[in-house]
Amino acid sequence: MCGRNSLFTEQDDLEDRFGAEVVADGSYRPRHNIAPGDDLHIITNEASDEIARYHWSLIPFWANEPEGGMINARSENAGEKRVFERAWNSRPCLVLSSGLYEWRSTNGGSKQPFQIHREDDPAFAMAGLWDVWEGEDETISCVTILTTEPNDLMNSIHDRMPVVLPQDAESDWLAADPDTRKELCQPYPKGDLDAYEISTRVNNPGNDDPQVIEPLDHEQSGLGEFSS
DNA sequence: CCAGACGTTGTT
DNA sequence: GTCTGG
DNA sequence: CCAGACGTTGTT
DNA sequence: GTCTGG
Repeated sequence: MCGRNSLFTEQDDLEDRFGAEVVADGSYRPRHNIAPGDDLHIITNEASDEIARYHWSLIPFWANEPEGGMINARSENAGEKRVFERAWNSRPCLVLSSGLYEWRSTNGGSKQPFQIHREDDPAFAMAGLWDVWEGEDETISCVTILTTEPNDLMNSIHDRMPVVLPQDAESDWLAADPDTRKELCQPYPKGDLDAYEISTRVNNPGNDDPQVIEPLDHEQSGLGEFSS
């Protein structure tokens, strides 16, 4: 699945990469630790030239209270679920990322976090769904990230992964009909994703700084002390 | 008909 | 154990 | 996703 | 809003 994200690409590079501009109230700043409940930067099908901020946790438009919400949706059946029906049918979006985080469970119960990104790409896009919840005196623009089976790289880490779109499928994802979009929800089909181990510093969402993405150094961690 | 749910993930 | 907050 | 809280009463 | 369960 995908429960933590980052977006630290320089704004100019990000805008060039997606051919879109951060909207006036997008208040873009590099982020290294974006948790559910924070804002994600996305491009919607209704404004494919804009990068906007949406609350990460989809609240169905018909909900009475803006509580709970969905941080992920299974792409295999999202179109058949009531909570996602409207968003699936008409509200696809691109969720921008410089790198996502996944945790690998180990036998001892501890978890090893990984940073996953696309080689030679300043940012990539995950498939998402957006909607707008309107209350009496509150409006929440919100988003969820679609998940699927892991590809070969991710399989060693986790049993789910977000739908990562090949770059040439990004515009199709926004423009296609629901049946065609479902076909795009595949385990990432190319070999250019890379994963590396990072410190458990990422576990605490308060640690939102470049240190989070530094590769884990086994020598410094002491594991290499005995081999020399 | 009305009432009540509507979801994912991981873990036990 | 389970929910809320980040 | 993980981290951290999880409660009441009365008093300041 | 829309489906399922009673």
